[in-house]
Amino acid sequence: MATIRDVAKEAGVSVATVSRVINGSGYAHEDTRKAVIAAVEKLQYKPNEVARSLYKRKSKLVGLILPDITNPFFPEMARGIEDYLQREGYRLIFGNSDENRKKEREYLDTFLQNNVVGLIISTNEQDHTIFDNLTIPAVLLDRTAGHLPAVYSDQQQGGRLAAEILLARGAKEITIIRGPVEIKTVYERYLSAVSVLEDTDVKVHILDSALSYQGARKCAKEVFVKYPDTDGIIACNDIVAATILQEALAMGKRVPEDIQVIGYDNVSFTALLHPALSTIQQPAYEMGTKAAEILIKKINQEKLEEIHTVFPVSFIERGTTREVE
Amino acid sequence: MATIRDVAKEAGVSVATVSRVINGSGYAHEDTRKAVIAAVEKLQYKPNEVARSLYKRKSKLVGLILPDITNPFFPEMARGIEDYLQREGYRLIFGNSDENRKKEREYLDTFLQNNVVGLIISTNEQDHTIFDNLTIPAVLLDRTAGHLPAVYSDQQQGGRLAAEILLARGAKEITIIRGPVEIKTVYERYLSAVSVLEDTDVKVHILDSALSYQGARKCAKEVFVKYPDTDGIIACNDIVAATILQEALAMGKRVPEDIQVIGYDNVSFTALLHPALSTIQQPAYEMGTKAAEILIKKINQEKLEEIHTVFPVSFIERGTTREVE
DNA sequence: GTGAAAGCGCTAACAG
DNA sequence: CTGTTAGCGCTTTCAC
Repeated sequence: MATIRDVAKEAGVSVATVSRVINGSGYAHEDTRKAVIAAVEKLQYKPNEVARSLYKRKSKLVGLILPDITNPFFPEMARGIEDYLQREGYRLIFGNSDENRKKEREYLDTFLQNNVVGLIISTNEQDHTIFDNLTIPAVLLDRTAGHLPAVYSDQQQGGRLAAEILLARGAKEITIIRGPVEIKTVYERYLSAVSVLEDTDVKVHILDSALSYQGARKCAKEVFVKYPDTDGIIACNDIVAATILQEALAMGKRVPEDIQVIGYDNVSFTALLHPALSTIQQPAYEMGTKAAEILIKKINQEKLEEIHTVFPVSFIERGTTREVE
Repeated sequence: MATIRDVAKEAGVSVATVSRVINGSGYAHEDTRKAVIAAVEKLQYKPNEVARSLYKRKSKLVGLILPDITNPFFPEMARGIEDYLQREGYRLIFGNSDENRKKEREYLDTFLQNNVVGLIISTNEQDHTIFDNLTIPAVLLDRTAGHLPAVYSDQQQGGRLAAEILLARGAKEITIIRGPVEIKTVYERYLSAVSVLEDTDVKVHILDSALSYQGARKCAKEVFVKYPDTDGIIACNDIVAATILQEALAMGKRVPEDIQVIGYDNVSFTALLHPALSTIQQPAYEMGTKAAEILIKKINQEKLEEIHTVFPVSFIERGTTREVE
């Protein structure tokens, strides 16, 4: 790898001059500039980012911590982030936390050791003690937080929407699948759905489930033995919804005639189900993009209008609800 | 952030000594060692990886380039890689290439500028000119390549398996969905399936499709207008398979009675379909893990037994094929 | 056993 | 307009 010295020698100038023309800082005579450019070309010189980072105490790296890239909701977000950052010349250094505080801490530490300039993280860490001493900008993604910038979608609206739609579509005995209560966003939509339903005369059941494929299976098995007559499901995410849908179909129930189900997220495979899953869409990609945008702004010391950016959510009606006209 | 100087001062020793005890290199009196450890603890000292990287000309970063993390096949692999690397103390710096040479090049360059010690990449770049001048170890993932270490699964076996199974299950008019021919792995399984079928008297159709959700839709619409009597589908991946399955169901075809379909990959949502998708499984997570393991070995200058690691593939029978006993 | 000092590749004063 | 130099935080000879 050619260094700046090589370029300087090749161009017959000093390293300072090379640095100047490369960074467009300070003056440089047109001729020297050209000579430098030529040398850079010739030697295929690429500045060593590590050296830069060491001196400037800031890199072109941003850290991303997600619970689990294997959960189909996150890749979409990650892609949004990556696309935006890539355009801005930043690179992503990435880790899966499994919602585990220790791993989060570990990643955060090593990211910091690598001079990341910013952090995007999806976490439930409630006492944000981790972030309080943080010297770099951070933005929370898909999670609510206190004083930190955050981007998430309107959980209340989502929960309400799901409940109202099932109501409007004539469900009489609704089962709400509640996700892990530690995940604030998931809990909020649950609360919101409940609050809509409790003022009505429909029967309401609550069942818990994890967000994973495995957890969903367990829940799906359980729901129909516990509530065989339930005719409406509000699931905490699409995986759970899809699993319940499958189970219902396997039992010979007609969907949406006998039972309606609404998912959450609008993960891409939901459109591939048969019947395709009706669900509450979170604009995951845009959320990722926005988080990246906000982070860059903070890195550039630009003022933020709002600390929290909340995206509206929308109902995607497909085949698991009884469309009304 | 505390630096090594701060620690040295706190412990009343020189930076050299601190460095020695931290790295376990060279001697250190038990007492000084303890003093240093105490100072490290007290100051919460974490070595600056950037400075280390600059001096040693190698970091704890490995680059990962994948076509698109949004494609459900890749997160599984990525997770395998990340889990392994994380345990070994390495961090991942990541980019989506969209199979685009220019982006690959760009990522590779910036990764190199950041002193990555290794590279894992899923690419079709045929003339591996990019890699020839590479000074760091690299391993190809899910892609065949020449002289470079690579891990992938047995495409020939996969294609053959799919064809044989449809044959054994009595399909008479099989449509093979061929993915992009530029993707060597995908093309190979296609070839293999064809070669099994051409020696038989079943009718065979070929149809092209992209690997994406969008491309799959287009193909799924097309297949039944072109070949309304096809009774067996060998798809190039699970997304295409699931989309065709859905389309078939929507047309009132019975699955697997009227038409059987076999996917490829065994992506997680396939188990959620109804009927659940029969498919050829690639051990994505393990492939990721293995790629990481090989990379680490190369980084540590250990000798590799084999350049290419090929994983066997297996048929996961679910509801879209007619099980025989 | 331990410290002084050089140097990894770069940028930013500061002189000239 | 351009060059010299110090120094970012660390590791590693090389003396002592």
